[in-house]
Amino acid sequence: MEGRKSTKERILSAALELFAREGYEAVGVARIAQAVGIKAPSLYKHFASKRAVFEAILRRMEELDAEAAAACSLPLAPPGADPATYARAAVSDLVAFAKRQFRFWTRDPFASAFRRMVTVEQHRSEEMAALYQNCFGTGPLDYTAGILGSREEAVAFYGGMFLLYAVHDADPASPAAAKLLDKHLSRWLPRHRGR
Amino acid sequence: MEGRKSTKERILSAALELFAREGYEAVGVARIAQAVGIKAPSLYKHFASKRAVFEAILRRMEELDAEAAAACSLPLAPPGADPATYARAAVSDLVAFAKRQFRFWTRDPFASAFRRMVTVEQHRSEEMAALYQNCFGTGPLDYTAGILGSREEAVAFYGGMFLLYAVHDADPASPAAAKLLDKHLSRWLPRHRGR
DNA sequence: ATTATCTATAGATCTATAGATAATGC
DNA sequence: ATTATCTATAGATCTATAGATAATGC
Repeated sequence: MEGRKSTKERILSAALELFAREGYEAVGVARIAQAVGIKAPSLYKHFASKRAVFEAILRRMEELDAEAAAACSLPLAPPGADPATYARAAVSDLVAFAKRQFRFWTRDPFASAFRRMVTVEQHRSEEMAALYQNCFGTGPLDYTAGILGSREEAVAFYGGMFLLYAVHDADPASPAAAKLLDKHLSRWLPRHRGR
Repeated sequence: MEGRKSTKERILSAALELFAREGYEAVGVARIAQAVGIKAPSLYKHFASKRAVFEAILRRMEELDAEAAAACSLPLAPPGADPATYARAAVSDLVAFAKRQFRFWTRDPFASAFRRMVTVEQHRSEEMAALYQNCFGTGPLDYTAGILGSREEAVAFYGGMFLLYAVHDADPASPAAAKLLDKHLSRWLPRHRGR
């Protein structure tokens, strides 16, 4: 009774992957249990209800995101820094940050499945709509607009990235989306000439 | 026994709106019937099964899209046209086409709900994944790349538009997304200077 | 006569619990 | 002694059908 991951962990992962594909309501606890290799009633020794599994996924993602943010996040301008110099540096940093974010939300198995789950659950409740926007919609758009100093610039910058999440999901094994993202982001690097 | 729309039409609209919010599997026929103002068994006089309602929605969207395409579509370069002149004209046409498409997929009630439904159903089957990509992912991206003559340019152009669908859905009554789209697309108009 | 609706319900499936059994930790 | 699993099953819900009743069209 111990693979590399505990049964509780395996329930979380299996449920998340199924919720991402089919949506929370469409997945029965029997399907989750089967994916883990147990019977449905055994699942209730680890979680009080199907809903509790969903909520544990949300809490787990919050933790994972906090870790990723601590390692990855882009600091704001230090008080007193030269604005012009900092703005140029900040855009280079933004490009690097965007690449890390894309990698995280496409390659980390939990984050990738979570992104797809929130995408398919976004219209089910106000809470999911807000989470979707904060993580993948107006959240990153506004953040990018703040650094680029222009909402229109941010639409082009983050819009391309947002589209490439969808392109990636059409064929997750292909590196095409990640390569296209690199080319897209290069347009905002200082060395880039013309359009 | 006739409002403005037939009961069959009202079942299609009600089902589509519910499927868009909650996903096909999560919606029971009793919910659809209730939205229409009939009891669940009466629905089976109009459709053979719940699945048949879904399939009628797909066929209806195909018809609506064919109509919209006939009225809206962007013709390809006429054989023998001057390439440079045509390319400039084509980009202006593309901007106007993009605005009409955005309007269609956000303001037409059937098209808007269909877009949200396909978004939440995209990972349920190969068929839905292909439909989603053709309508909103690689389909428009490749089409745009063909006209702009550059895949990277297309990522920025269509990416912004694709993101603004999501921004629109966060607050469908607000004109903010449509206004931001106009500004975004203006960057590709010939009169536009610099970046 | 046909069509649309209803109530009643069959049969499947889904969440969750009860209680038995096997495995693990002191 | 506690924990994780199982089988069996209660109770709710879901799709779909049967058969009765009311409304519509000839």
